[in-house]
Amino acid sequence: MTNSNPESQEARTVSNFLRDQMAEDVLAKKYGDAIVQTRFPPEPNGYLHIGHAKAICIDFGLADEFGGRTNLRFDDTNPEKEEQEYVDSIMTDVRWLGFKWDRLCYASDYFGQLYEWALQLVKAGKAYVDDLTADEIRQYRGTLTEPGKDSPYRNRSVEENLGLFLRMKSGEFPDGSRVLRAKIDMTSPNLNMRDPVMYRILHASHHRTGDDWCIYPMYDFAHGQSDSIENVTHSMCTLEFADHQPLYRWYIEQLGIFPSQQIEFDRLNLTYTLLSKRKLLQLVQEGRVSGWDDPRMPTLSGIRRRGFTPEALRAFCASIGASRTNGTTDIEVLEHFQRDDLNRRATRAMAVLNPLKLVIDNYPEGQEELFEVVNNPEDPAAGVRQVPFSRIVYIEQDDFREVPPPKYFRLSPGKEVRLRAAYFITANSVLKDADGNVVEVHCTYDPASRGGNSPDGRKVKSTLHWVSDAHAVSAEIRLYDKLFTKADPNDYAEGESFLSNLNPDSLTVLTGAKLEPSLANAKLGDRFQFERVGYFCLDRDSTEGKLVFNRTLSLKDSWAKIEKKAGS
RNA sequence: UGGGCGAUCGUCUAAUGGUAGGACAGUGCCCUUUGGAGGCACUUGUCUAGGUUCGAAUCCUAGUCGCCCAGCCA
Repeated sequence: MTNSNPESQEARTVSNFLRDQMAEDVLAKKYGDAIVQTRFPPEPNGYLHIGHAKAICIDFGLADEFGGRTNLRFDDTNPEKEEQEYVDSIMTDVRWLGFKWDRLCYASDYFGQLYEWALQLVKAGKAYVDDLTADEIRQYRGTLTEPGKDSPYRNRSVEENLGLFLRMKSGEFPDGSRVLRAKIDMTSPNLNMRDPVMYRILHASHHRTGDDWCIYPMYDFAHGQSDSIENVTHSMCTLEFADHQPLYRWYIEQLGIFPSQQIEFDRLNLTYTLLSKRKLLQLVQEGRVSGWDDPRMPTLSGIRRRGFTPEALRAFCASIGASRTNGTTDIEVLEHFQRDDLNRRATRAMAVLNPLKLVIDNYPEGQEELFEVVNNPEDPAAGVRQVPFSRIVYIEQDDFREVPPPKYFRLSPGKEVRLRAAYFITANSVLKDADGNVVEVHCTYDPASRGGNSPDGRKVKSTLHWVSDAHAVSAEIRLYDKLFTKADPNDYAEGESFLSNLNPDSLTVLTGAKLEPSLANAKLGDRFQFERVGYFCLDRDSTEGKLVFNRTLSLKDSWAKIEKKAGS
């Protein structure tokens, strides 16, 4: 159930086959008067990423639309990979995205019931204990094109199977020595039906059940039944599980339990983004990024630290919908929804990332003025603030060119521009260092243009942001770019790996930025638009004496586009 | 060479036998005290070949291409 967010635009929800199916089932009373019940079933073996956000929006969002409920269920049947740290982060991320689960469940809550059901199948002659090694099981399974062969242990008596399974459970056998398998069909064209393993022996401590068990159910023997136990009506999962659906149904039918329905949809893929838990883990473990919440990571914690908002993520997910087509969504779409959200909500401020000193020669020395600036032109309710001005201000190095290229509207010798909300100024001369770099620009201002107005109707082609030298606060600015240089990070040459597609310039740290004084009061979670530059948020690395801002996204920059075109 | 699933603008996604539409990206113009935002316009698509039908993206047949499956992972 979402906290539908009023200030987020009604994220045009696209029709999709999942919603259609649900509507049809509700109308046909497929489950009688029972409510729509869904679940979000992550395995706690890693951090959630943007791909999970799509699944979360589908699981929670759709149930909510039909007045149903959603459980958060940890699919924790493999104690060797799962940890409490991941459970905690997943709960944090789901809540942050704006969803509230009905019940908090764990597959491990059902270990007792699952064991009873395994016993039931053994007694019915539908399951048997196999002594084959893992290697032998693989050989007996056959291949994609050849049928498998029956295990020599397949026809053990019910009594023998019962005895053996009991002893498996009581810990008499070492890991890997035996498994419990369903007796289905070794010649099935669907490999999942070739006597799938139901239980394996694992003398491992489980993050919740400790050492209570030394046998653990496989995904296939746990997921459908867990859905059934929770009366899940629509069990949405990704496409790669489609081949498992016959088995999902087989267990439910053999056991005669609530018939949950599995429905598959396409996984999210994004350009320039890796969404594989294994590879993300590798990036973290090898120190290629600073951690799971590195702002360049596609994890929800990384995205959050970067400054992305749950509202934007939800709008993005609503817009991409769901289908059964494998595709790759342009990262631009995500960025569009984030800019759209931030444009409407972010407080504006002026910050100069790469300062260039601008001296206003005819402005009285020692004089100060306060100019009133709107906090957000998109939102009058955001009010205004006072920004101090004085004789020496900083402007962006990019905003001055001694020799302006064509179509360059910013400051250059002899040109007049507006300092936002302050005055019109005209550049006169420059000071250079020994290397010939411009280090100081001298200009004159027009007192009649106070407030940035043009009393005589005179136009300037450009408005620059600025920060008063005497009042500036310093900050570290972290500029993030794509983590990978290729749209498909997995497109690498022979003998290389996805690591060779890592973008060496994905992080640029600026230490000399000058900010308007109001930014000294920024709090964690505040979001700003640094005018003409981009969207920024305070990073948690900030300390009392040191501000650190993350760039969430740059603003769309049509000058950069002109420059690029001219250059190519 | 088995089985499952899929194929609609560059990308993602609608149209459920009846005008192929939207979003992102792109291009041009307008507007602008953010070269931001906004507005207007434009461009581009039903995998192929047959068939059914008054009418097909949709139904049928045959191809082609793509993804997934041979963990005691999920």
